[in-house]
Amino acid sequence: MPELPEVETVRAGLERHVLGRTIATAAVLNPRAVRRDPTGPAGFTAAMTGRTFTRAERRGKYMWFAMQYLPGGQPTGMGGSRPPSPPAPDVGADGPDRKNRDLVRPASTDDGSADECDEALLVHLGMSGQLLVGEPDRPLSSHVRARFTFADGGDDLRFTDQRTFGHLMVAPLVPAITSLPGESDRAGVDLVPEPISHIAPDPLEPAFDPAAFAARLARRKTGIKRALLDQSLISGIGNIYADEALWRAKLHWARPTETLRRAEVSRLLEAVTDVLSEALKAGGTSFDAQYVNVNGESGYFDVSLNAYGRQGEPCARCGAPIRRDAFMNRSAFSCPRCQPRPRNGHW
DNA sequence: ATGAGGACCTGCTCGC
DNA sequence: TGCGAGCAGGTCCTCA
Repeated sequence: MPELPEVETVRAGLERHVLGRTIATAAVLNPRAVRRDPTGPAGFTAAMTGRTFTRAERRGKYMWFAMQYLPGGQPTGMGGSRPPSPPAPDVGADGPDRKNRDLVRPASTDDGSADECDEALLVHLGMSGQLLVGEPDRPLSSHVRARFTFADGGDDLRFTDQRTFGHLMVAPLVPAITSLPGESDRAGVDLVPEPISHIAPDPLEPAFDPAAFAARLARRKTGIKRALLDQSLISGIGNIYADEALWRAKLHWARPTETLRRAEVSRLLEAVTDVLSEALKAGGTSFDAQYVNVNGESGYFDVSLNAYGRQGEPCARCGAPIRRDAFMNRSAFSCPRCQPRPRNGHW
């Protein structure tokens, strides 16, 4: 299933394939795909039609594509089978060029003022979601939940999702709220979709603040794995990478957060970053130019897993058989020797 | 406010 | 062979 590395691979692929292109038609084939969009399928398709993708961004497992109405952005039937290389405006690494802001659909605020109202297509792939780019007339698989065609007549974009945990929505962009009072606010400057403004930066983005993470972690009263899975504390980590990071850091998954020493938090953070980086490296190598693939089965399995799913197999470090514990109606895999349980309540 | 647990969904695997 | 139970996963919602 798509996790942060796979999502980043998809984001990067779509950045190349859809930026600068204008939506001609949008179709929702399964309403569940847009269940989080307050305007429903009709509102969603209406909001997408005629818009041009201007940026492709990601935080944790969410990605979003900023959209604008550009003048002359809605011609149809141009007949070109392939878009020219996208102009890709506003894709600066930082300090995005906002000169086109005034072209955005004017917001109808109460006092009538023309508020800025950037919006984005927000995407979560869930367990089985994929965003595929390809020939518009290729067969429509039964799992396609939404489809977008472009005004240039080139490749279309399809959201497929077998298990329908993923979703799409159009959402306004707002300043991210990622800091608490007294913490560094350097993470709070980015524009993020409003529904995910509460989500913390992921460890691979510049806005991530290790000190702020450590401080917030210390205030939690829960197990470390549960904390790692809490997207409002640190984003982008799922069950698989949580187990892998804890194995690397030699920490038991149930370790109470308030008992973690400073050095252990650093070790854990380093393990998390390493695991995600390595997985990204492995997952980012395999998609071709025509087909933005997020096939989960070929994604993270390329990464060498030391704990997750290896129940009974010898630990790569010490040889003890990896154990599986029930955790949140799921599993937690760990090495009983490298990641010992507490003795007499002492960690 | 905060933590814990269930619901959501569907394809696959397992056991009877 | 057929069928049901169990499992997997992330996020949102509800309850304590």
